[in-house]
Parts: sequence; structure tokens; C-alpha cells
Amino acid sequence: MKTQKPGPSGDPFTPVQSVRLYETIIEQIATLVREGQLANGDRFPPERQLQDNWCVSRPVLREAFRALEMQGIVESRPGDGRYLRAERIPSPAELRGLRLADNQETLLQVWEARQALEARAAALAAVNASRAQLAAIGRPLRMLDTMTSDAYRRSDFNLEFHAAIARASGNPVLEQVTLDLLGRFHETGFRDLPGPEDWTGLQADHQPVYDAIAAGDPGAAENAVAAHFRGLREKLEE
Amino acid sequence: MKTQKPGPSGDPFTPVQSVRLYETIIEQIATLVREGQLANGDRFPPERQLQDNWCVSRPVLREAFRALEMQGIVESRPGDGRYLRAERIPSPAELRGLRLADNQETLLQVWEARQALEARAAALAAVNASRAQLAAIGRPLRMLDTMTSDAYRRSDFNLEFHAAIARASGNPVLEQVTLDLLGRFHETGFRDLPGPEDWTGLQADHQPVYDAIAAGDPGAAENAVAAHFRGLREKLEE
DNA sequence: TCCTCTAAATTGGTCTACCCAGTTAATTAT
DNA sequence: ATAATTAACTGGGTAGACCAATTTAGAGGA
Repeated sequence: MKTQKPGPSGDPFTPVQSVRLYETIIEQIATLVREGQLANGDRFPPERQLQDNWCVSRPVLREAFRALEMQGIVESRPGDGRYLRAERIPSPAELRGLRLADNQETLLQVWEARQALEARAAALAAVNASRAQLAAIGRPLRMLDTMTSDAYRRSDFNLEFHAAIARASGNPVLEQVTLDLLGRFHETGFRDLPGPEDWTGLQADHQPVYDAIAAGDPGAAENAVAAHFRGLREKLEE
Repeated sequence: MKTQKPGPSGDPFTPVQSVRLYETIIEQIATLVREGQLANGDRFPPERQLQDNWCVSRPVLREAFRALEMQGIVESRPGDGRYLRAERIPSPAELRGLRLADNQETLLQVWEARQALEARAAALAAVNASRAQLAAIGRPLRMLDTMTSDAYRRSDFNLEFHAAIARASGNPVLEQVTLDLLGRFHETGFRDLPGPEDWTGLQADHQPVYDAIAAGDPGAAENAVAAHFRGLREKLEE
């Protein structure tokens, strides 16, 4: 198995990757926190002061804070100031979400992670799913069944099916993480999947998952999902 | 334990939460993708044009793209343009990274997700781990063993242990997702964990995981991790 | 002295205009 | 036709101004 980490963008020809100023500013902010000059709940110095301290323009400063703000690490209060809302600043690598290369190896890795998450989600869904959530799982299943062509729509319904299961797990964290992986690689995965003639196999895989969840059998649901992923994985590995 | 955030946001009077312009721009971009006017790999219209289309200034536009850029959804190439690097734009809620509430319920949800991911990671590690990676798993284990107090260091070594397993899985995607969950909640999780007197139990849980991985037994590794999480979960639920 | 109301100072949010460096594509010379 | 040059275009970054919300200090009255 290849242990080599894929680079930031897959192919080995990304030498420069010039560092953006706002990233260095995030580092500065992280240093501020790491050195204990700023604790959770404290207010940052005003923009105009940091701008002078770090010799960057206000827009750059604001881009950095925006990034941290979107992660919930910083809160901006107009007319007041910015406040630290975390115990530590994640590393840049953690801050930027998964950056997936567009190749078969990465696809299989995502597959692996999805299998782990969705198997557990299905087991939970078998126990927790409400009637409405069960219907939300069944709907895209029927749509997949009736559609004969139009791969785009089929792939949408496939996503909807998996998303519905994640939601029915009743665990928002599990759901969010699963949706993230789903969204990032869903279509790319489908592009490499077998042609429409084999879609009946997909349907044959999905049905047992639904049945197990509807029956309230977590073990069966887990196995059905695992079987689904294993089956498609074999096709992918060809 | 202070659950209430100190400072200006302590009182429950924060009704407005004015929408920032850059967020509406992200929505515009998402619409662009949703409507199919832009597919994965396509180049965005230049800044100066979007600025006119959407009636916002360039800095705002750039803040929005920066946010998407950090998530790997957009790639900016100076002198060339911006490219879409995802099949869909996550909803604002997804973009804001997991914003985990600081309560017991969320902690259990993260626990659940971690169990699913790390059990699989351990199973893979049992098969794929190199000798160096196995040593990286064993080191924090021994440190945990020798330390008697100093909860901070112990919690660091605990994180190192789990991180080493995730890395030894040989699946960067699995590793990244696991690390993300680990980093976000590991201090908070430890705060609510039982006191130092029960840490020997933690040690007793970790050892079988290491042994199973060292023995190259994926099934045993999976079970050991599951048992570890289940055991701590029961303590948490008290 | 104490409280209240007002006005100024401060802060983040946004806009405009300008310059730079890298890329691309058209143009020109060979 | 091909290679070198140039012009146009694009994102990266800066500077300064204005606005709206918030805080703070001060003036005024009880």
C-alpha cells in the first residue's frame, strides 16, 4: 500500500504554491494565542493597530479574521471588537478542510472513510429513524428505481439516499462529516463508476439497506451498507 | 466549570446577528453552481465582472472566495483566474466547519463519530502499519503509563496515541477527518472525563488496541477500539 | 453627589481607486 | 511556419475614505 501522502493538489508539479499573506497573518494570530497573550474570551487589538504591528493592509487582516470567524474561532462585533472564541488556533492544515486529489487512489480512500461513517449511521438510523426520516430514505430509492437513464439525476438521487440515512442517524456530527465527504467526491466517484447498465446492481444494494433500517435492525443495516460499499469498491478497483 | 461564555456575549441579548455581505456572495456563488452555470474544473468569471454583476466591492468578493479557497472548493491562480474544485458548494452551515456546542450531548455525538472512524482506522493499521508507525503508536502509550499526574500532558499523549493510529491506517482521508474531530473536542472531552484516579482504566483500554495492531489482527483491533469507546462512553453518560 | 442624556471617539463593515506580478494570447519579426 | 516580443487580462496587495454600531467621556440637571 502506498503510504506516500498526496501533495496539496495531487500531481507532483506544484512547486511554488506562493504563500498568501492572509495565511501568514493567521499564523501570527495563532502565535499570539499560543504564547498566552490572548485567552479564550479576550478581545483582539483593533484592526488598525494590528495592521501597524504586522505591516499588512486592512483587507488582508480582514481576510485572515474572516477565515477564523467562519470556523467559529473568532467573533466580530461591529463597533466593539473581535473576540477569541476558542482555546487554541488550529494549524493551517486543520483549518483548510480536506483537499482531495482527483484520482482513483483518493477515491478509494474516501470510499473507505464513507463506509466507516455510513455503516454506523445506518445502524443508528435503524434505531432512531422517525417515520418521516424513513420516508426520506425511501423516496430517492424509488426514484432511482423508476429512472432508466439520465445519469445526472440518478447520481443526485443516490446522494439524497445516502444523505437521508446520515440525517436519520440522529447524530448531527456524524451527519455533517458524512455530508462533507459525500459532497466533495460524490460526482467524481460516479464518473468512474460502471455505466448505466450496471445501475441495477446499485439498486439491488440500496434496497437491503432500506429494508434493514425499516425493520429496525441495526446489525443488518450495518452489514448491508458494508456490503454495498464493498461491492462497488470491487468494481472501482478494476 | 464555566459553561456561560464570559464577556460581551454572556447575556442572552444578541438578537440581530447582521448578515455579512461576504456570506451573501457565497450564496450567489453557490447558486451559480447549483444552477449548473459552473461545473467542477470551470473557471469563474473575473473579479471585476462579478463585482459588477453582484454590486459589491472587490474586497467583499475576495473575502468570499478566500473562505471557499481555504476549504479547497476554489483554487485561485494569480494571473489566470479562479477555478471551481468541487462538485457543489456546501451550505453556509457546512462551510462554517463543525461548530460544536460545548455540552455533553455534542460530546457524545463526537464520540460516536470517532468510534466509527477510529475502529476502521485501527483495523487498517493492523494490516498496513509500518514498524516506525507502530513505534509511534507505542510511544505515547508508554508515556501515558509512566505519567502519574499532570493531566495536560496525559491528554496530549492520549491525542498523540489516537492520531498515530489514524496515520498508521495509511488512509489520509480517514486520518484528516479523524484528526479534525480529535482536535476540536479533545480538550473539552477530557474536561468532562473522570479524574486521574480512573486513568488506569484508560491505559487498560489502550493496551489491547496496540497489541491487536502489533499482532496484525484487524478484527481484534476494531473490537478493542470499540470496547475502549464504549467503556468511556458509559463513564461519560453518568 | 448622583444620575441622565448627549456628543465625541473608537471599532468593524464596505467602498473606491490604484499599483504590482504572473499568465495568457495576440502580434510581430524571423 | 515558428519563435520572440508585446499588450491585455487576472488575481494579490495597498491606501484612504465613509458609514453604522458601540462604547465612553463629559456636560447638564436633579
